[in-house]
Amino acid sequence: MSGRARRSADDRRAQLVQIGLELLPTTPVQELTIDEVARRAGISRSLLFHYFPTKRDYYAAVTRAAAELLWAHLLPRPGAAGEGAGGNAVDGMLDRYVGWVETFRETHLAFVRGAAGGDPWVAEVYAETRDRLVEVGLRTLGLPDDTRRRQLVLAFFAFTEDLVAQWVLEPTMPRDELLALLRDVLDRLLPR
Amino acid sequence: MSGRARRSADDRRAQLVQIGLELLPTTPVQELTIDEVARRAGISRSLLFHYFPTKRDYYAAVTRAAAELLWAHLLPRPGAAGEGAGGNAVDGMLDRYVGWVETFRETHLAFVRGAAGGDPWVAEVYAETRDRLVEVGLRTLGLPDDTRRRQLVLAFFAFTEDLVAQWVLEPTMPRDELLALLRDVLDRLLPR
DNA sequence: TCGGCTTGCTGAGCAACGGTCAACAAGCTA
DNA sequence: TAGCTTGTTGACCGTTGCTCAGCAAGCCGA
Repeated sequence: MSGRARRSADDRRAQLVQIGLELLPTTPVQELTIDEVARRAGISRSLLFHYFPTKRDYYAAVTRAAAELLWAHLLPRPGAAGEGAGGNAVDGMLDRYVGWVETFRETHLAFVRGAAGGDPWVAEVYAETRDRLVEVGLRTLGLPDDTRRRQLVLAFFAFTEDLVAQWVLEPTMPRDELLALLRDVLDRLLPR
Repeated sequence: MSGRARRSADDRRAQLVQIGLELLPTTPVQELTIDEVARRAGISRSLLFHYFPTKRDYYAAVTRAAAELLWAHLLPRPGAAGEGAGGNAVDGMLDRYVGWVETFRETHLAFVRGAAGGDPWVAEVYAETRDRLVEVGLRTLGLPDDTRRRQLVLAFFAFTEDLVAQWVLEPTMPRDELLALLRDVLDRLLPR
């Protein structure tokens, strides 16, 4: 083959993570094999292990990338009007979350599922993302950040994830009603 | 060694499932290896594959056994007084669920986690249990069993699982308040 | 007691996968 | 051109899920 193209380390890393992101929706995290990734990248397994010393490191990197995409999508656009206030900002995030799941359903389900499943490293990445979200959520709501509220918000995330995942598969109510319901439950959990 | 004790097929099956249940809390489902189970049972791997043709079958059997334990614990005791009415019956189940998580925290977390994680067979067992619970829940509440309500109850389960799991690790409110809060959210989701 | 049948049970062995290691080679610099 | 750095590879190893041919323990009819 006369020697494959030689890439910079950053290039290669990005390529491998990208392949992981593409594979994520169709392949359960645990069934994602190093061989397959290397094959798609056109490199040897050894090289993959050079960049990610262990399979978990690789999964964690892919998960982190997915989390980063979600995170970037949830944050309010800098130019978005009328979203300064606490309540509106939260409505905007809920709206964008539903939109995210609508658009990238497969990927998002794989992300959540992979996070919930065994691997502690991957779970940790997911936990970080959730923690950051809780922080932002409580801040925009103008509420103090104590342990009790954190628990409630995290449980609310679990509720939201589950409900929205079901809803996109079989919408049993108008989109507006779903958003109102989510907001209603959140307000009930965190009265002002 | 002079030939190990020869057990009946049912005995052996029960023993192997029992070992799986004991290993479940300390070992993530995916890290549970056939070798380890066989070693603990004092048999060869081959025999385990004789009873459970694939590793997934074995995991599914163990998960089913765990689900059966949970299920049996959640159902109202036949002799329990004052739990005939819909509302009280639900309160009783919530109460017993919290008690279950309090007592078998590790096992239950492993059960939920293993169910959420990749393996479709295991997930199916878990889904069955949830479905049965939804059915019972809606019936005892005296509400019709439509798709929308099923979604809401399932999402409520996700909420409850997450909140209770956090709460047993760090009780941020009295037990009574937790139960009242759960009941409150449920009532809001399913108004009568 | 003997032969034969069922069936619980084992050991050798295979393929796939995660991971290691020594060494090659592409490109830059002196 | 020599030499260094570093992206890259192939050969190799241990573990693990899984198969298969066959052993042996108990039961039955003669």
